[in-house]
Amino acid sequence: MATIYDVAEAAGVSISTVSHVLNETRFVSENTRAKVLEAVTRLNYHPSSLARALVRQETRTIGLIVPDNVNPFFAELARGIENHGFQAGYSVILCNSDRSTSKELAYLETLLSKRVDGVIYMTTDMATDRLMPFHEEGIPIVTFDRDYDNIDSILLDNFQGGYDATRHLLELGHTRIGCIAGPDSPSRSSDRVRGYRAALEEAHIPYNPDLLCVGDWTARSGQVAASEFLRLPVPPTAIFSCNDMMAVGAIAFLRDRGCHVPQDISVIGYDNISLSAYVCPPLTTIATPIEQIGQGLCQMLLDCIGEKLPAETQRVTVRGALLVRESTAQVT
Amino acid sequence: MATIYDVAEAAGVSISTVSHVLNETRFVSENTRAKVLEAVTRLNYHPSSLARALVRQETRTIGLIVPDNVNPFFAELARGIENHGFQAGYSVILCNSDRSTSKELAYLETLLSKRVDGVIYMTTDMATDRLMPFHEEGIPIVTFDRDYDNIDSILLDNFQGGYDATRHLLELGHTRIGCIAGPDSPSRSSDRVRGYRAALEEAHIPYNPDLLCVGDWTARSGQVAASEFLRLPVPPTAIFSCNDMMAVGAIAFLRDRGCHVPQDISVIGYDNISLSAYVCPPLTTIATPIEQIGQGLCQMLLDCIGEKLPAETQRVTVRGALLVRESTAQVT
DNA sequence: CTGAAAGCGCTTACAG
DNA sequence: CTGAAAGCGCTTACAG
Repeated sequence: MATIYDVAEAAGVSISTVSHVLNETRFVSENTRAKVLEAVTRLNYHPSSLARALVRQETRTIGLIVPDNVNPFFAELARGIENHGFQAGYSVILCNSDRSTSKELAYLETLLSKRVDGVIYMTTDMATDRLMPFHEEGIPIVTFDRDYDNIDSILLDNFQGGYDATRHLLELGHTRIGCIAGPDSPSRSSDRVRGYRAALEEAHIPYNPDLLCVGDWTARSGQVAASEFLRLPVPPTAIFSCNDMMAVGAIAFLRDRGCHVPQDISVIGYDNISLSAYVCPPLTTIATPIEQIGQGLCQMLLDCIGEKLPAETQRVTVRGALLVRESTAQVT
Repeated sequence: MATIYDVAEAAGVSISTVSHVLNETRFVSENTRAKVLEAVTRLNYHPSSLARALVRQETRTIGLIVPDNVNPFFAELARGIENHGFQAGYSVILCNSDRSTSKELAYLETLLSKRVDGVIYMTTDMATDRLMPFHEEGIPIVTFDRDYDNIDSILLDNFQGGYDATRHLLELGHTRIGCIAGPDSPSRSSDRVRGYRAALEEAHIPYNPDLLCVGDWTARSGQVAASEFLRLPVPPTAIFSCNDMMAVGAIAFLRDRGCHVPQDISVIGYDNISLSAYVCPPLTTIATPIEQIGQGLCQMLLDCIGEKLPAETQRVTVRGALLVRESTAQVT
């Protein structure tokens, strides 16, 4: 592969000059400019980002850690990030953690060695001190839906979302409302559940633990939860699922048991992954602007990268909006 | 950020020694070894992959170019690749092309500059000469479902798949079978359509152009296609969709029009994205081992990277298998 | 058993 | 208007 030396030699100039014409970083006479450019194309020269990164101390690469890019929610988030990064001239390294702490650590280590300019981290609730090495090295981190000291983040108003979803069901006359929670992690899921319970309480409906199932965000776990609900002496007439995928799984199971949604049982999801408009029936859900959030996370990170100073910690909260489609209906 | 010099100084040894203990590349006395290791942890030293890459001439990074990682098919493929790469110590840079030639070129350029060790390329039918720069620079490329000279690839037996899908419908007694094709690109879609036509012909059913709609692989376009079918004087009794997402879209539209699947109309997809088991009704499809293919692509690439020699061009063909679920039924 | 030095391929003051 | 040289942070022959 041609180097800057090859180009310089071919053009009969110094490597400084080659560098300067390529980066347009100082004036070069039209004549030598032309010679350099000619040599560049003739030799098919592609400057090494590695060498440049070494001296410039920036790689124009960011790391993205998600639990699983197959999960449509994270897929859409990743898309928003990649999009925005591309426009700004950054590449993104995709890291799936499967919510495994050891994989996270391994990837964090790799990203540190690769000298990424920043990382977008979203996943388990790793102890903050795992993230600190980055902070100390001056590598910006932003997180999503997790609140750490000193780390910028975009947060969701999960309590409000859970509350709104449940209110919607209550207003349709449901009083026996099941809830499919996410795995027992502090923020996301449990705040949604808290919102659910708050709405119930407000409506003077006592909380019934039998109506709470814990899933793991996958469609599969939504199926399991639905099966448990149906096994109850008196099944719920409506279900609030803490994400869309579990709702999809629940609906699939119900249908399989001859239970019609929403006629026999209403189901509301959370997220509004793009798919949710295409399932049968189209899913009522709490709409979250996923791709825009991805974009926002990326921009937030680029801002941190720009001003090396550890400025004020930023926190943006996004509130979801109830989106009524066809999976919920008046209680019969 | 601490460098190897800092560590060497702190441990009172030379940088060679530090390098050797870290890479275990030559014997170092237990005593100095300990001193080095101590300094490493004390200084929180993380060797720069950049510097290493510069001398070793390998980055342990690969590029992945897909049209859109939100499309579940590519999401699953990417997952398989990332997984396998991780195990082998490689990171992957995620590049979405949106099937735009200019984005592809921009990313190809970036990957070349970042000196990735190889790229997995899947997307439009860019002229082969676009890929050639890589080949010439000795950077291995593997492709998926596209056949280029001198480039390793995993291919799908699309003709057979289209044929099998259509045979399935024929065997259920359908004779009026619609087909939703992908965008007009040589390989994937049109071979599936060819298989469809071959099965029809074999059954002595004349090909009817009205029964062929062209989509763009998205659920949205599946909806549009279904609407066109329903607008026909005599709509089809079965639909073969060239991928699952369009089938999902078609089913959503049909349901919206009060048309039941499979009672009123059968629908068969292609791919077996993991979602297809959870839609209503669960989708009959041509099952493709997507994640394994991703893994295979990654391994193929790593093989190329290993032996720098441009060995025999490899081509592996994967045949899909009919997977009958509930979206297809006997004609009524 | 360990160190000094060249080199990977760039950018960027410093000079003229 | 352009070049010589230092330096980014490593690995790896070459020596002893």
